[in-house]
Amino acid sequence: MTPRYDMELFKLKAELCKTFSDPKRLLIINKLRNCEKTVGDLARSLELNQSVVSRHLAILRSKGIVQPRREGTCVSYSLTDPKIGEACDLVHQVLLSQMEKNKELAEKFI
Amino acid sequence: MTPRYDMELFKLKAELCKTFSDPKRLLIINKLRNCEKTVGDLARSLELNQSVVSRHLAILRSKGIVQPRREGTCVSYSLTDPKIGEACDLVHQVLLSQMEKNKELAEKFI
DNA sequence: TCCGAATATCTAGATATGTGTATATAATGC
DNA sequence: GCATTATATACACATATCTAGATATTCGGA
Repeated sequence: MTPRYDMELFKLKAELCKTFSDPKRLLIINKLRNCEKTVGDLARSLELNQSVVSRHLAILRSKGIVQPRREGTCVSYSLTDPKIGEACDLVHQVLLSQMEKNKELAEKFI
Repeated sequence: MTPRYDMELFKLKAELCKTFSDPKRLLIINKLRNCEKTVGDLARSLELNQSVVSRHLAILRSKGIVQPRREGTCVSYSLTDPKIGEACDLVHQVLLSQMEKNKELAEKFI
C-alpha cells in the first residue's frame, strides 16, 4: 500500500466521517433508525426548518447514507444500511468512554 | 429524553466525528495504532509539514484521542483508547459496504 | 547562559460549511 | 390549466477549517 493510495483511501474515510459531523444530521439519522420518515415528519419532530432538513437529507443521500421513496407529494427517507446505526452506536460508546476518562481525571483533582 | 438534551448529546457526537473528518488526522491515527511515534517520525513518514502534524496532534489531543509523552526534546504520541482503532475499522467497513453497493448499482446499468 | 534541535503556536489567506429567506420543482385534486 | 401541498434548490452572508511560513517555546548539552 503506497502512501499515495493511502491518502486517497483516507480521504474517502474522512469524507464519510464528515457526513456524520453535524449534530442535525445525526439527529436525522437517529430518527430514521427504525422506520422511514417524510421530510415534513422530520422537520416537525426535530423542530427544524424544512429547507434545513431537506438540505441535510440531500447531503446524506449524496453519500449513500439514506434513500428516498416518493409517495405522492411526500418523500420518505430511510437508512440504506443497518451498519450506519451500528456506527452511531460506536460513536456513542467512544463518547461515553471519553466521558469516563474525563471523570476519572477530574476526580484526581478533587 | 427531551429534544434539548438530545441536541447537546448529538453536538458532542458530531464534534467527535468531526475530529475524524480529516484525512491527515486519520493517517496519523493509523500510524499510532500499534506503537507511539514522535512528531518528527510522523511528519517524515507521512511526508507532512511539521507544523501541520503538530497542529493535528493538538486537535486530537484536545479531544482526548491521543496522549503525549515527553522524552527530552522529543514528544511521543499514542492513542488513549483501543476503541478508537475499532471505530476506524468500522468506518472502513461502512466505506467498503458502500463501495459494494455502488458496484452493484453500477452493474445494473451495464 | 547561550545554542541547537524538536515541537508548539501565531498569522493571513483560501476554501468549505451551515443557515434563513425566497423561489423553483413535483405531484395531486379540482 | 390552476391552486395547493410537499420537497428541493439558489442566493447571500456569517462562521469554521486547513495550510504554509514565520515565530515562539521547551529541553538538553557545551
